[in-house]
Amino acid sequence: KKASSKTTMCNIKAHVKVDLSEDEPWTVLTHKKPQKGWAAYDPKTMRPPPITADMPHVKLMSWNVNGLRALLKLESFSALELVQRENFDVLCLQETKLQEKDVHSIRQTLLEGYDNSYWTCSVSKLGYSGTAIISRIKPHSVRYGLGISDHDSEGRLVTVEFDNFYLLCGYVPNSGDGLRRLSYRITQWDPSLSNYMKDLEQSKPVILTGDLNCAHQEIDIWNPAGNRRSAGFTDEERQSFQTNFLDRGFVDTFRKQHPDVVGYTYWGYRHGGRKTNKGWRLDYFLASESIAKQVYDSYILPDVAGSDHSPIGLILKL
Amino acid sequence: KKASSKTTMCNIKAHVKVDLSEDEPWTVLTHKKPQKGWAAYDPKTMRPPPITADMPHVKLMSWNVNGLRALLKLESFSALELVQRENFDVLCLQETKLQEKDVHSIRQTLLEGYDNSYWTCSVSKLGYSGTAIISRIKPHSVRYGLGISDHDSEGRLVTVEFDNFYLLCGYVPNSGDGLRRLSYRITQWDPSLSNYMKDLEQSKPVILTGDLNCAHQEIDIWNPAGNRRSAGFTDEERQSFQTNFLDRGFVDTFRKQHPDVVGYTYWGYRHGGRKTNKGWRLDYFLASESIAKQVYDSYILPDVAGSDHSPIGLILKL
DNA sequence: CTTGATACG
DNA sequence: CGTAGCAAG
Repeated sequence: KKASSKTTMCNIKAHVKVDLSEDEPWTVLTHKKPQKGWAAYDPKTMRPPPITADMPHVKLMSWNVNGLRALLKLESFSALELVQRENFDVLCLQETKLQEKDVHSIRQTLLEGYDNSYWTCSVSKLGYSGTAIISRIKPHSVRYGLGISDHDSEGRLVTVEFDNFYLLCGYVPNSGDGLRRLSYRITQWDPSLSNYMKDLEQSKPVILTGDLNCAHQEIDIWNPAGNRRSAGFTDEERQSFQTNFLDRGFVDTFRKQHPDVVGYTYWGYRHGGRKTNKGWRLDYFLASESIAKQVYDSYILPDVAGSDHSPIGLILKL
Repeated sequence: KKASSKTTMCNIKAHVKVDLSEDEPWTVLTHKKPQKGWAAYDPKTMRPPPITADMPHVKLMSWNVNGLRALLKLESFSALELVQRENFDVLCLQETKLQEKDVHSIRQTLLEGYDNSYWTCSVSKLGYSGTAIISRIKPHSVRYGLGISDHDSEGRLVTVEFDNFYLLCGYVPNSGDGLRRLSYRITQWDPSLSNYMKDLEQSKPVILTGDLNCAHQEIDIWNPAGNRRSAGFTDEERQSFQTNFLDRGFVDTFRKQHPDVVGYTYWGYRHGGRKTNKGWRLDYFLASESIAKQVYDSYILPDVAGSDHSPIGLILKL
């Protein structure tokens, strides 16, 4: 697929009706001439009709918060507002950057009504990485890490088991400056995570969400040509994403729903990329094929501020 | 001198005329019952009449800025305002926390009309310590450090030579948590500095200003009893201050002018001490006896914010 | 409590 | 550019 063939969504005032699903038509913002630095997925118009009371569903949300304590300190951020706006059942966080000693006080005060929360912290590097699943629904079981001690010192994975699926909240290792961790990432972490997911899948469908630290295709990054050797867009990582996850039957739910839509979930602070939408799609809901059919909406909330990533959401019909 | 015999200046609305100099009467704020945590040196009332055009003089200012870059970033701080208000000829800075690579750009932009500036940075610990003398008057000579390489890697001293005196801007090593550096301070640094000053004094009077990291007497600290083993108020440091500087003929110009006045120059951030005036007097102008007679005013500017120290000033009749 | 250097992203 | 831990005061 060539970059010029993207259907690029622009935040200009041109409304066009487009049929993107078999079931439901909805409105998108579009633009005929794709322009660099202009692509913008618009959540107001790219989402299906609101779910109705008679539709059994579960609503999942995932967010790389880039430091939970910093987020909660922000005047401009209100967790309650996000709950009221999105009314998710489960919230998955990555890069909480918490230490174990900080978890207790934060879990108490974070969200009323979400009484089941499961936190994992990096014990090797303090204040680094860290993931959490915070849920209204009590899961049947919880697992921390991959069960491989070599890969479990950085608090990168939490798994909960619900009635109909396993939910994994993961933060895939960044390959780092100079790609110093690329080899660990593709030869160790990705295959181990993939195997772990296939194991779980033998009993129930699996949904992996989180910051997978890979923009899969050119459409998933603002400047593909300039980032061929940047962590998160190397051929090696993209290939690993393909073979370990997609080829093994996990569906990229956003891309399935929006085959040609530019939807970023990350904009580096380093270039003020959020204003100019110089972004990457690094955050995903990957779902076992058996449950991917139940996805009603896989979406992004690019206008939620407070982190260099935006939250993403998944509505699953039950 | 007992703590209870202090003349404690309070920022309440009781004005009393007090004669503190032989030449000039002026007004001070005072209070009959000294109260802990209430002492406040009031620069508006504790200073002699403004200098007149026909009085030849030089005006020196000294300030531990606790990070010059941070100070200059503050919205609330304006270097120009301080110049307009105090019209000093020479400004001595301590704890600039600059690296050598930062000096060039800062010296260009800092102060118009002060074209002679001499900077020294710590080369052993980056972003640590650092002193500077910034002057309207071009000095005859400049020296960096004590001339003893063991003590000159932390950028703690600059000396300039003017017509009638040497001016030293010094930042005496803090004895540190657990007093781990007390012994270095009193057996190495203080005696070396003292000897250096006595050497210079053979040719011209000497003025040492800066953060000498010692509250000399009980009157110079808000809670003497509680700080007997705190860095800056140990018996050892106070004794060293006495024997190395005062006993060798250097006059504490503020204390000479205000024998019984509580005037702090430092309030730790750790306790919000500036609001409650829980301060220390750590910053001094020490002057050779021969030139101490020419001091017209030795004062503090406790209301200048932007650092945990306040600036101090010295007006010298010529 | 605040600065600055460093690691990491 | 920003978060976090660290050393230092």
